[in-house]
Amino acid sequence: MSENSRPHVRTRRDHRTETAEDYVEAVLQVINERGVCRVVDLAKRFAVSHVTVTKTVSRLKTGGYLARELYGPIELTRKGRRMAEASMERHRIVYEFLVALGITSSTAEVDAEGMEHHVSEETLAKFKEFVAARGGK
Amino acid sequence: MSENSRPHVRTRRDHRTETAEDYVEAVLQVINERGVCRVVDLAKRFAVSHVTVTKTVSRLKTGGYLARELYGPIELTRKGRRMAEASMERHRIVYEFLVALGITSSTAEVDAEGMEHHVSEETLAKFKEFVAARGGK
DNA sequence: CACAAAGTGTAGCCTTGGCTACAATTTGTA
DNA sequence: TACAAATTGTAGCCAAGGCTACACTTTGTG
Ligand SMILES: [Mn+2]
Ligand SMILES: [Mn+2]
Ligand SMILES: [Mn+2]
Ligand SMILES: [Mn+2]
Repeated sequence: MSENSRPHVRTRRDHRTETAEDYVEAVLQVINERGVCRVVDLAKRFAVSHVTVTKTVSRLKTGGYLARELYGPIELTRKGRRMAEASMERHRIVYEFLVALGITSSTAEVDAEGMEHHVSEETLAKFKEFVAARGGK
Repeated sequence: MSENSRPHVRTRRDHRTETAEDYVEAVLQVINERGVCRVVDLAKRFAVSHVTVTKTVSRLKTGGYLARELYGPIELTRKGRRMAEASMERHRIVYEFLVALGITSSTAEVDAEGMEHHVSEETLAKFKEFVAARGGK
């Protein structure tokens, strides 16, 4: 409760987990799309240099989310996969909510990428409800 | 268009303007509430140290958003006031949208603080529409 | 006025997440 | 098998935004 319920404090906390969430999610998607996930794949997806990806992957390896050996592909640990699945689900709900609201799919894609990290459980539940109710429109 | 329409690129751009938006908004509110805005007021509001506030205020002064002399109160420039008013308006709409959706006001406050920076013009317009339509419920 | 309390400044440290430049490795191909 | 291309690593730089510790100013109070 306490410190977590102060707006800016919660927002800063959201931002601290954002990179991990986006990375594990991307790794899972790339693996599903191409079999393995390499540094370049993430660099393209995030539009950052391969150096940034390498460094971030190292941090996430230390954090126990990713596994990787030198020059090898990027893999998800159990912990990472759990987070990836939860993130994808949440991301999907936010996206579908925006679409159900009448937002263009391309705008919904972009907005959802940032919004997803700031949606509480309570709000996510309402989003899901809304999609179920007026799903097609 | 182009680079701005790539999800992660847009999200990173949102984050670069986030601090400025939150600060000018807070300065305007504190001035309206207590007449003047001091470093301590912002430190309490954001729940960070006074040092962090001082440094950030300096940056925003350099950026032309805030005005301030040594040991003096924090003031808004024209540019800062413009941004503050736009940010407050957008923040308000996001908050009211969540409430109209059925979210608890305390949750809406917290979620809105992060979400506001990632809402496009298109989405903001839909939010406004939604509030107008089913405002009271 | 004098002193205490509150507010502010400054130095210096840290992590995250960006980058370029260049070196090394791996992979594809003639 | 050689060589070229692609990929990855490493060094070193930067800005934003956090912090503590300590010094200095300003403000309030007896
Ligand atoms: Mn995201
Ligand atoms: Mn954000
Ligand atoms: Mn705000
Ligand atoms: Mn905010």
